[in-house]
Amino acid sequence: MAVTIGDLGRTTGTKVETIRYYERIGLLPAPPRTDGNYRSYGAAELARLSFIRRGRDLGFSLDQVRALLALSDDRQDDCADIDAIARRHLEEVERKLADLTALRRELKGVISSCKGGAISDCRIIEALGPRAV
Amino acid sequence: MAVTIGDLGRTTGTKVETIRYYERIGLLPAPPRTDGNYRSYGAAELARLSFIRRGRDLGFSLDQVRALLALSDDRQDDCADIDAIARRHLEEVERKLADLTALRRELKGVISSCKGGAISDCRIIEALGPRAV
DNA sequence: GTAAAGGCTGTAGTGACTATAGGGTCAACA
DNA sequence: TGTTGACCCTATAGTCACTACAGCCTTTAC
Repeated sequence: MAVTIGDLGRTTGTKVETIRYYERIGLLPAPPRTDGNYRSYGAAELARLSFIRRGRDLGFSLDQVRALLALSDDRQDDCADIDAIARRHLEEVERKLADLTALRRELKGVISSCKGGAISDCRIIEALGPRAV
Repeated sequence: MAVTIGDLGRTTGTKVETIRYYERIGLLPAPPRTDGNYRSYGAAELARLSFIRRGRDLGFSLDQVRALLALSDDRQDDCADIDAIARRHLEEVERKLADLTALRRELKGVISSCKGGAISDCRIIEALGPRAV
């Protein structure tokens, strides 16, 4: 059940140094050690690290990821606070979803126009153009 | 029509120093200058910068953003290359869309359960848990 | 004409990793 | 039993993508 830091890194696509870095800054708890002083991880750390990595991949800062994790960690906190944080993050997620959807449409356009041999109608920049003023 | 670096920053939500940084590393072209040596930007730079910022916000590296911009810039390049790059980015976009959709569902869950007064069923970590093995 | 706002270059600091040095642990195989 | 190789440990320095001064110049508004 318990795995080494290398296993955890392979499973989550994270460099070993990055995992130790997350521990140093307090984003991951310090795990128990083996007799040989090796870190020993369980399923909870795997879930937590996976969440951190994918949150980062979606463009959230470590502080934002920390806030999201706190939604799950501190269930006894003031519900109004949690609600406000969740709402703010939801807004940001909706915005990112809209941008990604637009980008997907343009990438599909590039791919299909490439198939035809010409790519004269590439509007990829316009997909993420200036927001409405 | 032409705007200052400060205007451009305000419109795109970018710090002035960041714009100058993008110019220094060659991501934005060096714009013409006024008599007083001020940078003078037009609509093309606005579109390009907006794309860069939103691409970054979606978790793409500057190199990835550069590659996406190149899809639009170098239309005379080999179409097969462009197609391959676009396909790779499309895959990544689809993955991010799936993650964001899962995160949105969990955030909505937090918000609605907060409304009820209890937040015992928070599965926000599970939304971005380890990928299928 | 002068004060405030905003632009200029250059350099140094921050957040989030990433790489390297120098050494210890462990499983496997001769 | 010894030793080889893969992997772990700490500590520190380097990189990427900004961000924040310092010190000075230009423009706008009174």
